[in-house]
Formats: sequence, structure tokens, C-alpha cells
Amino acid sequence: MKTTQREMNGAPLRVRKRNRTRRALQRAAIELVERNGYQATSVDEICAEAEVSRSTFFRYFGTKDAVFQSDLIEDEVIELLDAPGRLSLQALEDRICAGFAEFSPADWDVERRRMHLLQTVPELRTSLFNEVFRPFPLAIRYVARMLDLPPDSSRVRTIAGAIIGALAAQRVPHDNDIYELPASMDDAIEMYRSTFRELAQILDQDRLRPSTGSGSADG
Amino acid sequence: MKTTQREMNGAPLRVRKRNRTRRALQRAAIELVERNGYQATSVDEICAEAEVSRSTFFRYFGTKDAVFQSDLIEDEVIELLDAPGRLSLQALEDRICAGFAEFSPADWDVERRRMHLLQTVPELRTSLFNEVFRPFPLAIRYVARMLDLPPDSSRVRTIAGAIIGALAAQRVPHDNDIYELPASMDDAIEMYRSTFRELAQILDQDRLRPSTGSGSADG
DNA sequence: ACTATATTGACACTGAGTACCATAAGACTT
DNA sequence: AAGTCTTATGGTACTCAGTGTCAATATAGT
Repeated sequence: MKTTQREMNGAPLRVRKRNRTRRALQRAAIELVERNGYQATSVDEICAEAEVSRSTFFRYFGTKDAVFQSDLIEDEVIELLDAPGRLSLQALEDRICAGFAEFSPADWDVERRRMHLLQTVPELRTSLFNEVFRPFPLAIRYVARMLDLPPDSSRVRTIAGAIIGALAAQRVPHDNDIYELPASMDDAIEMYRSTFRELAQILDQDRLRPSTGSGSADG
Repeated sequence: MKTTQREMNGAPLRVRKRNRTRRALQRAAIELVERNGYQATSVDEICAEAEVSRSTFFRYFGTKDAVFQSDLIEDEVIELLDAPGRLSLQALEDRICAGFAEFSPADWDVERRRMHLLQTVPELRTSLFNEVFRPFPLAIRYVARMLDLPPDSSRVRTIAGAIIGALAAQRVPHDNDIYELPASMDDAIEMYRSTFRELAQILDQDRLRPSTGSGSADG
């Protein structure tokens, strides 16, 4: 048996404390910015609210806006999408939605408020960009495998871009509108599935593979 | 006649000086960052190189990274796309490419180096994001008019997102690849046209309009 | 209890961005 | 050509984000 001092709850105390500090900072940051705005909230105030020192903040999050980046998704999704298996738009949809299923309701609440901030606070556009385009290489690989084409081919980039763009379109504000995330996870999943249905409709799936002779110049 | 002190060259001296200062700062910034990197280049150094004061820099560009944002495109393109006329993917392509035609070769050289920085310097991802999604509201309006659907409909968002995404895919780096802009404007235009051809192929244009009865739930 | 290591807090420093004011330079008037 | 209004510029002083270092503390394993 390896467990020496660790409590029964899975992870060792150090790790649990680390996670607690991390979440405390994230929650404090979100609440303060919701209340007072992004500019008006200094890192010092966030630290005071979370009861840790300035140094600690920057040790956890390299920058002020990093505290608003999600750390829930992605890692599992990446494994999920790179894993072997059936390759199709439908399978892609299923795998993405499966990723959501791991959210706890509490996580989802934080996630919603966080996303709301990303959309409304201009200074956080960077984070929004990262979240939108982080899946891009992933999409490239997936589409390339799906169509059995090289990942750097023009067609693969275009299709992957179209898919990412269509999904992002649900999250990127245009003009001054903002798009609230759905209240429940189930609604969120339904939103994604709905987008995929749209996508499946507008894509000419019979012609996704190159029709051998279109002679595209491949910039 | 309104011209009193102004020289013969069109714009008044003030405006010409302003443009000169602006371009001097942009050129200095690009050259310094190309040489020493983004972090290692301070605003003070850029000012020294361009021979203006710090205050002036921030009066021209609110932030350090704003000096790397393009001010050549967009305004004309917006008018171009919002203008009445034939509405189709082909027309969209033509109008976008027409926007490029206004670049001078010197402009294009700066533009290429600028875009290269945007792709390689992580700190400039924000700018890249802005450039990529600035046309988004425009695309929404255009697609809505093209399909005669309300701009906030789910289908319009999805299609506009797919178009923007496909175009952006040519410019957004994935993994560690970077994508050089074509050396000549003509090549650039050809790259865009090529992407539009791909897009036209993968989109099922017969089904872009809602087929009256697909009953999509519209998140 | 003892030791090694991870975590934290405090301090000092650089650079981005803001506010304010005095001055210089362009634009228009007579 | 001088006078005046307006706008662009430079300088100073300030706040806050972000980095580096070091000593102090808390935890894990023995």
C-alpha cells in the first residue's frame, strides 16, 4: 500500500489544496469582475478576496486573463478525438458532446458565467480566441483521417475551418449581441447537436472527398 | 476656393504628417520585432527608432499590439459588401478580391511581414483574432440578405461561420506551422479564389436555404 | 521527530498604459 | 505678416501587470 499520510479522498492533501486555491482564485476573479468590471479589478483585489498572496496568483496563472481560461475541457477531448474509431461528422458530434457529459452542475455554473465574461469583456477576447482555435489542429487531424487526405491539404484546411467556424459562430458575439450559454448542460449539448445538424445540411457530404480532377491550384 | 495654406498634394500638411508618423511607428515596430522579438522590444525603443515620444505612440495606438493591426483594409470592404447588388458566393468572392486590388506593392510588402508576425508572435494572437472575426458581422448580414433569412437565425450564423472559418483556416497557424502570405498580391487573390472554389464545392448550395420542414430546434 | 521538497509571502524591479499640462506647430482670419 | 484658434507633441508622474529572488512555512515520506 502506497498511501501513507493521504486522506481517503483520492488525491493527496497537497493536490487538493492546490485545486482549492486554484478554484478560489477563479471564483474570486469571476465574482469581482462581474461586480466591478475587468479594468477596475486588480490582481491584488482578486488575491485579497481569495486570501492568497500576489506571488501565488502569478504562480498559478501566468497572466491576469489566464484566470478566466477554462481548464475543464480539452485534454480529455483531445484524447477522445485522436483515439481510433469510426470517423464521421456524426461521430465527431457524439465525441464532442460526450466531453460535456463530464461536467458537474456546479462546474457548469462557473463555466456559464465565465463564458459570459469572455463574450462581454473586450480584454478577454484573447482567451475567447484561444478557446475557439485551440481545437483547430485537432479538427485538421480529424478531418484528414476522416477523408483520408494529407493534413496540410487545402481541402482539409477548408473543411476543418468551416466546421470550427460554424461551431464558433454560436459563441462569437457579433455587433453588440451576446449569446448566453444555455442554462443547463443538456441544453448546451442540444445547441451543439443543432449546429451539427445545420452543418450536416449545408455540407455536400458526397463531395467532401476530392472528385479526382477538379485541378485545384492549392495555394 | 477653400485651400489657403495647404500644399498641392491633396491632403493638408497635418494629415500627411500624421500618416507619416503613423507609418514610421508601424515600420519601426515591425522591424524591431522582426529583429529582436516581441517581448524584447519595448515601446520606448519603437519610439526612439521612429523618433517620436512615448506619449505620441500611445496617442496613435492605444496599446503596444495595436501598432500591428492593419488599417488598410476593411472600411472600403465594408461599404463594398453592404452595398446593394447581386448576392451570391461568387459575388462575395469577387468583392473581397476587389478589395485587394487597391493595395500598392509597397503596402503589400509591409502587409506580408505584418501578417507573418501576427502568425508567429503569440502575443499578437489577439490581433489575429480581431482580424479574423472582424468580418463576422459583415458575413452575417451578407448571408442573411443572400438567403433572405433573418440575420439572427441559426442557419445564417452557421453558414457565415463556416465561410469565415474556411477563409480563416488559410491564415491561422496550426501546430507549429506558419503560413506565409503569397509573395505577390495576385498570388494572394488566387489563394482566396482557390479557397472559395473549395468552399463552393463542399457547400451543398441547393440546400443552403431551409428546406421548409427540417424542424431544427434552434438553440 | 527529522529531512527533503513543494508551496507560499514579501520585496524590488521593468515595462505597459493613463492623466495632466505646457509648449510647439499647422490652419484660418484680418 | 501678425494674431488667434486648434491640434499635435513631449515631459512628468502615476497605477498596475508581470518577473525574479529569497526566506519562511507546510506537507510527504522515513
